[in-house]
Amino acid sequence: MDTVPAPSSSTELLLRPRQLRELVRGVPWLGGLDDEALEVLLKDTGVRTLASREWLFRQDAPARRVYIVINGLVRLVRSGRDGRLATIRCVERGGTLGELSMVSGPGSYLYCAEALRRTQVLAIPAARCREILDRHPECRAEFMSRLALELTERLEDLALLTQADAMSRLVSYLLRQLPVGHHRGQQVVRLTIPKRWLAAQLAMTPETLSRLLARLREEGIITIDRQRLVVLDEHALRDFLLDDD
Amino acid sequence: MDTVPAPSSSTELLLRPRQLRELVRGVPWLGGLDDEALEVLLKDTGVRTLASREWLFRQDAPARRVYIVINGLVRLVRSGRDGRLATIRCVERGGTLGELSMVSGPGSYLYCAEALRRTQVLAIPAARCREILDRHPECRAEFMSRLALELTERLEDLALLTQADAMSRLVSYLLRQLPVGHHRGQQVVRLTIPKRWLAAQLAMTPETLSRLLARLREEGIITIDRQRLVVLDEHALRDFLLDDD
DNA sequence: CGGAATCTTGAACGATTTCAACGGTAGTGG
DNA sequence: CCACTACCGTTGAAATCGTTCAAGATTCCG
Repeated sequence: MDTVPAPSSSTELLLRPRQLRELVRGVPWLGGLDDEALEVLLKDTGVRTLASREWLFRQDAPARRVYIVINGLVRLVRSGRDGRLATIRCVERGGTLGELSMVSGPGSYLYCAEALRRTQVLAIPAARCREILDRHPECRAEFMSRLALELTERLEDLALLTQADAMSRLVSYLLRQLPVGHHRGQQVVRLTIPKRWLAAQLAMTPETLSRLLARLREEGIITIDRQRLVVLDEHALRDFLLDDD
Repeated sequence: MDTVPAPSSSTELLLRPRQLRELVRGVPWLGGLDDEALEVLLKDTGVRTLASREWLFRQDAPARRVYIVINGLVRLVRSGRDGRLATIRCVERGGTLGELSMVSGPGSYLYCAEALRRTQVLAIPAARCREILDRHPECRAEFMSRLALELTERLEDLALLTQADAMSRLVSYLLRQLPVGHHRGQQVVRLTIPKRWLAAQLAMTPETLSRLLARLREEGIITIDRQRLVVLDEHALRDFLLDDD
């Protein structure tokens, strides 16, 4: 199923064993493996290449693999019981997909994964991951931290989406993207995902997002160039949040 | 700190050892304990009584205890980094509070817990819970399921809140409350939480919620009596959902 | 049972969506 | 390498939806 792809000039470079090892090492809950275990793990992996808008896996499907993004961009989408869709977040190089299925009872994916552009992922059999979590307590601990982080981020999202007005949601999002140790000067936010999907994530239309960003720009609070957004005045930005209890 | 309360006519009944045992047994990830372990656990527990609007614990505080609700009602609130609040859910008798801290790195609460009326909770030292999870694999497995469920529900909430219009959010909520095996006839939904807080959870004002429910009632799709809401026509309800991609 | 809080309903305002059209960008294929 | 095309992002104007403010009815808790 996941075979080693034909060596093309553009992909070959990214698929060298050494780079794959680095990639896996970069995953916190896999980084603690000794060299031997890592080699064993890598033997069972394969690379899968996705076209833009292709689905990697579907929500509720049996989770047979866990993925690490090699390059490209994947968005995670939750479809509600009634068929409504919600963009949860996007994953870039080094991020993992489907690892939450390790904890879900029957081992099914908790969301859909869709490539937003040409994307390559490293596929690891889920059974291998389970073995690792069983046998390596330090990996398990890291994985639990990962779970807590995920849960915390989703709770943050909820706090964000509960905001009544669109500007508050946008500002909350921007403030969340800022580095923790907030320096006085300019702070850069990389808009990793297309604005269209960011708008969906913030529960507004692309038009509204565009207008709100324009307004912040006109007031001299931010500047935007492509995917590079610079916050010039964090304090002024914070003033756009409304109060309630 | 958590001492056995003075026996008053209203509380005494609820605090009999036998009933406490039943309560703990009802928690899935504690129910698997043998009698002996359960008795040991109960020895370390205490009951805490909260007045209405009193805080049981605050988000990010070190989690020293896990709680089981004996009676009353507690709402879980997440406060965003910017100070905004979001009602996550409410917990009734038999539900647990703060158990998610078992998985968060430093062991801090992931949200605030506030009593919505006079409420009593059983307090269990977090260290005891950790021991149980370490020593009893079957409890650990149940706890993992609990985690997955929590995560899934939060994702459902996100899918719900991403909906643009208020009616869709309300309908999604109602559909989610319906029993899974959907019978043709009438289906009852118990509105456990005050409408005011339900409105907050659905990211709308109480006035809007009231109007939307009135509209559904006028159209003969639901009936409401106190906390008892009956869905007369599930299909018609579903038609209120808007479509998007 | 009494008081406080919640729930309901009305009207006006404000915010966001919708529809439509345009400029720009990126990716494709010649 | 450049032109072409399709999609994304932006901007404008009108309509709709939801909020706000205010007052009354009801319910719930102690």
